[in-house]
Amino acid sequence: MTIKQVSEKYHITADTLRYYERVGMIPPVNRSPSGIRDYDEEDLKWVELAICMRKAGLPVEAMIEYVRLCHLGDRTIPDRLHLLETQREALLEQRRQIDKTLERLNYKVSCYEDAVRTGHLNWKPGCCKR
Amino acid sequence: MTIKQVSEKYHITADTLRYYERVGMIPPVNRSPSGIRDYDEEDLKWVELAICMRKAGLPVEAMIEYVRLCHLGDRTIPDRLHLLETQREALLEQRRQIDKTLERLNYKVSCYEDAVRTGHLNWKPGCCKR
DNA sequence: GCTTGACTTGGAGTACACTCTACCATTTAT
DNA sequence: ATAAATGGTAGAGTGTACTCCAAGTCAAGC
Repeated sequence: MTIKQVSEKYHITADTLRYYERVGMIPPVNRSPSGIRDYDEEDLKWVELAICMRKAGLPVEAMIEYVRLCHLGDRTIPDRLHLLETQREALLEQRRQIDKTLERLNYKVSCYEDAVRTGHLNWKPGCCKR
Repeated sequence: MTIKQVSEKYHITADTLRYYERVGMIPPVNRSPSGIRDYDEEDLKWVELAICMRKAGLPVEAMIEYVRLCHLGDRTIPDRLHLLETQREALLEQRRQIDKTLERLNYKVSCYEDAVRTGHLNWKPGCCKR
């Protein structure tokens, strides 16, 4: 699969795919004899993983480290487990924060919905009013 | 309340507080006659809101626009509602992505937990293996 | 055989959100 | 009264994650 096809499949630019490989966020991709990238199934799995992690906001650095540890073989399994658990904690924390903000946003939206009907904002008493 | 007290209260640097004010992410803060910031209740509410939004990953730009609209008075209420709904959608989408990634991470962690016990990785058949 | 479009690398540039520095004024503690 | 701490502004610098550009190579269609 060419870089163009991969970029279309995952809605990501070819530049970003090359960047991910260059920094080590995915292992080196298969090449044709003339040096042109030819992504195989394995490469695509890595690309998919990288995109998934990045979309959730996990740092590029973490993926680089994970790929590095995978390359070092089975003796790095405990380290990889630790890395994955750390990243999971970070995501859980991030989700807690998002939920807090969503609660706030929901409250504000409901106040503003009232306001567009009545013509003026009317924060319920004792609320934060912002 | 001085900038130092506010920074300690919210675990944020004084630099960041000045930055938020400078770019308009919070309205201008109360000042003493000599020009030193003296945050009142209202200012603190804005700071709190700004921190909440940023922690969830919402863009600074969105807060700036919200503050700008608030300053323009009640006729911007529909615009503010629209802005808040847009940001809420963004957060819901972000949470969906986090949940997807958490599922993946949970699966991987369980495989790695098995691996540290058995000494080798054993991906369940048909899974993504990355 | 030649044009056209896609691919390569290396390196520079950009966007975002801070973060730090220099330098001067003010406030607080001794 | 003075030293130390805190505050102020303007502007430069940083880290992260891309994103773009130049200059050259490669592959497919006419």
